[in-house]
Amino acid sequence: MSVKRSTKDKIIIAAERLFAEHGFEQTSLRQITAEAEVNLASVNYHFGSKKALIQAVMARYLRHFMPALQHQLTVLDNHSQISSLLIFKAFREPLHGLVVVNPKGPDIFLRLLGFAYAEIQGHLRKYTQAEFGDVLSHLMQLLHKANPNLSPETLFWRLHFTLGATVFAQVSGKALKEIAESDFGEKATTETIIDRLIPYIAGGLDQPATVIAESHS
Amino acid sequence: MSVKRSTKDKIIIAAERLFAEHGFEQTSLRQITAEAEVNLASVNYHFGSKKALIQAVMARYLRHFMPALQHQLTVLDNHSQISSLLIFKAFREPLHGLVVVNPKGPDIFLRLLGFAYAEIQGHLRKYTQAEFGDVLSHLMQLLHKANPNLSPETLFWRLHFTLGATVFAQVSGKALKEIAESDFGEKATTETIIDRLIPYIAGGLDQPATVIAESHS
DNA sequence: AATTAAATTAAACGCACGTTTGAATTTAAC
DNA sequence: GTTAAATTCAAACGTGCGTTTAATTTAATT
Repeated sequence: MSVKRSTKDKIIIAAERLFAEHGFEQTSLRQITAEAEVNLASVNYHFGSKKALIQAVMARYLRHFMPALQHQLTVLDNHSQISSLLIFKAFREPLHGLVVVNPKGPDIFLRLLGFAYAEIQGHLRKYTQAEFGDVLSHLMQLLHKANPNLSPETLFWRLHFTLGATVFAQVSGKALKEIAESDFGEKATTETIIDRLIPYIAGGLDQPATVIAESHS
Repeated sequence: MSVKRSTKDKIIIAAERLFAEHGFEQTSLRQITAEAEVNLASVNYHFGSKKALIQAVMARYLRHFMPALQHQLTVLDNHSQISSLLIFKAFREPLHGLVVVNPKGPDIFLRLLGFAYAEIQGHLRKYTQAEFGDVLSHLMQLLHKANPNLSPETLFWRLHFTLGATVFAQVSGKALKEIAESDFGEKATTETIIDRLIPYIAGGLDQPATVIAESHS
């Protein structure tokens, strides 16, 4: 029943699995083409370079995720009562929607994002910023509406702390899941981690502004 | 006035600067020995391997930091009223104390830690866990005392979210500092970022436990 | 001063990587 | 059925890496 896949598709599928498991730099084209059962040179033939392959893998998810998130944020525009919790919860639907790309799409996408940020691959960061910067500023604006008492600087930093907690949880996710299961018998999945994460980041973001820079000792 | 440094010291000093700037894997022994103005082979002669050099660089900071942190946590044991905020504030003194190793010690140490976790270098993680695991469980125990209402699982996850936010803030720190300065005219330093971070992570940690795993749409 | 140990050096080794080449093969167009 | 384009393939290229070797220089010991 399964249709014969094109070489290009076989490469994309193998690449996203290996990238999500080991990261971009740690995954070689030789591993990818071996898993995909295609010739080594076909990556450069079909994509031009490894860089371009990475972007193609990311783009397949971003194409679905970003418009869906944009839509959710627009829905929130009409809410009179807004909170950080609501804003972060708005991420769940677009994330879960990635199952149409791949049953494990939400997992894979978050891990890919994590590696994309962890490895300082400048070209990728520039790509996402250029392509989807308007969604991010929309998010920033909503967070400001939810916390009008916080200064833009405070919001800026807290948003990046949030990003860090999220990204890190996903990259370390596999190891942490194993620890959690052996220590607590808790079978954690990507989505239950997200459910744990959302109150945490919302709580951090909603903290009252504090006086900073006290002196030491 | 400056004393003639040994080859071993020259390597350590060059290595920690380059590791902190670009990460462990991204820094080659050739870069290190070029900056240190020593022969390439001297790394393997004095340290045995690159792995061992990385551990030596980390150990120089951990030797100072961990006992100082242990001391701060012991002080907190005698507090009747405890909070996550207090616990996280206890990190500031030991961190600042790293100036005795290097004037930029606090900066460098946090960035090194960040890369150590970002790059999944298993041997380093195992090393720190084996060497300083007791400090970590002490920390966990205090956090439980500060939040007796939270389950160990919740505490576990939130502590790792905290780690993620901290680590990420440091690794991305350089880029974020530049953005913050150009956007807000804010001259951020490692210590002001820490001051911003502490209320955030304490706020996330102190959130009330919530029901998880609602269904989607 | 002679001997031994420690440290430094230039050079090379073996390996894995992304990429390129050019011929062989398959697919599609006419 | 022939031709032309697209694709696949095995092989090699050039580069940078961590590490090792063996000779030489420096320092310490007797």
